[in-house]
Amino acid sequence: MGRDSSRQSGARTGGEEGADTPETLRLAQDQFIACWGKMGSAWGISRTMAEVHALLFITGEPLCTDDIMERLQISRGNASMSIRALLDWGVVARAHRRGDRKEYFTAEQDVWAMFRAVVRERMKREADPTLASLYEIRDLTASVEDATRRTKRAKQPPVDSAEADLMARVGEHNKRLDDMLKFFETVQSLTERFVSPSGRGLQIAATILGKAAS
Amino acid sequence: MGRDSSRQSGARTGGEEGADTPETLRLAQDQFIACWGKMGSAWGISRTMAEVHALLFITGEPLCTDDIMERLQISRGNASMSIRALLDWGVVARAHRRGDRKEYFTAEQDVWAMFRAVVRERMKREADPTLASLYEIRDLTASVEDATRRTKRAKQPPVDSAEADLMARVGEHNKRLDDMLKFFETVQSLTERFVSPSGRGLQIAATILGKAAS
DNA sequence: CTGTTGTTTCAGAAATGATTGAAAACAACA
DNA sequence: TGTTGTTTTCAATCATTTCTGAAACAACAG
Repeated sequence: MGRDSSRQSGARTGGEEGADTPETLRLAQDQFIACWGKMGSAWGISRTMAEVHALLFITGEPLCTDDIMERLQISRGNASMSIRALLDWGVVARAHRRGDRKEYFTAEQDVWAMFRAVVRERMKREADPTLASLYEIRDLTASVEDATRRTKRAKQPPVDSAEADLMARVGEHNKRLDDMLKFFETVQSLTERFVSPSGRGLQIAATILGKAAS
Repeated sequence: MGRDSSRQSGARTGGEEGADTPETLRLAQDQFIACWGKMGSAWGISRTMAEVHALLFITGEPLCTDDIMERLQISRGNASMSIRALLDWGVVARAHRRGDRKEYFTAEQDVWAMFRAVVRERMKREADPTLASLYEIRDLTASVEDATRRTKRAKQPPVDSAEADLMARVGEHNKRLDDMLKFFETVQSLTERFVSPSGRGLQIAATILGKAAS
């Protein structure tokens, strides 16, 4: 709805449907770009950055900054920033044309490689710092617990019930942190193995798991 | 730095370190909450919602709306919204105390269960709609390609080279979409199996993969 | 029924994040 | 070294999201 599909009458390209092909292709690309942009922003990636990536991916050919600006209707600054970020993420590469000073850009075409790059980058940026913080936080109360243990060994009866309660809380707190830490460690070591820059381990893992689950 | 750790002189609780324990515990909780909030917002979850969850998780005991407002210094409306969202996500549950009309809330304490709930919910909200859109987009150009094939079979020579080029583009476009689609399908079926509401499949999978990788 | 306690909603305020555009920096070349 | 075309940067602006606070609502006790 909202689009009159019987209006077109461009060059018929050998098919027998109503819309002409170049326009349909363009429409499909636009929808893909929109879809990708929406998904990106849901996952904390700027919509434009996702759209630029979508454009490069779906057209599959090298585009220059101006092409991107024009097609996405964004400013030069925005385009430049987004491209730079995509390069940093490793999902887009520079390309050059002979006799042209402009830089062109292409998106990684292997979907699994793309996925690996994204996960790798996000792990590096978010999971690793989080893990580091968790360790620090754990250190804050680790010593308290140690002290308690030492005290307990020395003289059996807890000094008073309020204090015993507090120690119990600290113990539980530490247990929760440890669980969390263990979880992150597991996830991290898994991704390090299977989302590693070189291999295509994840894809293999997916296949194995797909079979194992039946 | 930034915190004078030799200032405290509260009830010594059996340890021999400088800070008193209740304060240290509180500090550790606050840092955990901040850390969790930061990570949440990086992944497209509102910071407050993540913080509320962190608070419930790290204290481990049922808290009411006022407790949360007070501890996190947020408004009643915000607290209410965040709690509601966490309930929807299934990572927080209602609890009641006898003879108390207030509602209390507790966080899922099993980190893996928590993780499953989050992934499940996000899949439902983002991956599923994306997949649906991708199918629609694929349908746009699928018919074009079909038509081309039929034409080709009927009369061998392409009408002109521009048209042949266009058809090649459509073919590549469809290939890219199919790859994408295939990828999403794989991911979806994997998560359906291993992040399913009931089982703790992911954890098992993690163990298997951890071993398989060595 | 009415007062009390607790929860939800929602219009606007505040905060945060994205985008622009123009100037500065840069790179290639003559 | 100057010229030209291209990319990057960044303060100002704009858009979006999040948060607040007060009012509406719901559940219950007396």
